[in-house]
Amino acid sequence: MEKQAKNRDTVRAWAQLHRASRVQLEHVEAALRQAGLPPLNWYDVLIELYWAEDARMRQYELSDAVLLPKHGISRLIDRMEADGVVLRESCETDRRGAYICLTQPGEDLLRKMWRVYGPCIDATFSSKLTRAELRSLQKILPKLADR
Amino acid sequence: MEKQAKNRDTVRAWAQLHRASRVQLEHVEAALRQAGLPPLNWYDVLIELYWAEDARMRQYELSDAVLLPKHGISRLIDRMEADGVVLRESCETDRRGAYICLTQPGEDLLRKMWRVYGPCIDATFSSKLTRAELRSLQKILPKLADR
DNA sequence: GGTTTATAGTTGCAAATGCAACAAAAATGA
DNA sequence: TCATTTTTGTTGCATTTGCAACTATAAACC
Repeated sequence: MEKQAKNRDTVRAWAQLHRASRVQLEHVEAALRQAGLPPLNWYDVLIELYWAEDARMRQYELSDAVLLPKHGISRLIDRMEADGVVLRESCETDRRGAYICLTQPGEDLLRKMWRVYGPCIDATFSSKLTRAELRSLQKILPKLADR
Repeated sequence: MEKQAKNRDTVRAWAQLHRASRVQLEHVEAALRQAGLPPLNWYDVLIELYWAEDARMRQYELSDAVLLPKHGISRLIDRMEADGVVLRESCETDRRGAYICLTQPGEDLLRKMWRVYGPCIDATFSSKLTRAELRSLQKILPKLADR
């Protein structure tokens, strides 16, 4: 099992990548929960919609953007719609699906979450890295991020 | 929301960290599933036991090593024990808990999983990075990995 | 046009995860 | 010694996730 010296470093870096990600996410999720706010994937959806043309997207677009399988998105949107932060609006040009639209309460929630999320990134992430390290990550990580 | 130019880079790196991790893990999980093997966290437990003194550990040690809450470990071990790859062996010096021991079938499974897992790391991870980038990650990521 | 194939989304069911409450043993400390 | 607090682990319940099967519409192909 990963005994060859050649691979040692590789595997170590691999493991640290996932450990770093998990540790960081745990912090944020804990902070959100403690603030009585929904989990991070709500934020992911809200910010995508906020950035989108007309503040609306199809589910397959969201699915791609937030890396969630279609059935995962379907149910996430169910919950978010029930909470009033998004809205399903029928799509004229493709009657299989609908547009998911950001509502005003949704935008409010987005801001409220960011007020917890943002500082959390500072505290557990940026404050631990130098400017150069940050740039370095920015150069390297995208290579690992395409599916 | 994350509009200040100062933070732009930071947030981008943050997002890429998690995207990279997710994308990479998806590949491995898919490969394992396709090979009819259990999920990655089984491997994490097995390899920890394999490395451990006497090939056994307490649950709280595992919990710490694989970043799973204690109740998560408890049930994961339930499943793994039912499958025969680990064993709960009573602990004389502390009768609250038990030692979790690696069995021979467990070691076999470990090897079988590594034959899928290892090549997967090469294909989706190391092959996309230069030696220098790998070293760079190894220097930076640990800073983000302590709880 | 009409048939086939691909795409978008939903749903049922099983499995996994999170949270909180709990039990039991160990450590602490008066 | 005996009461209190901490640590270790389990369990019940609700929520979430994953997988597979399904519906409905759109696109592609003759």
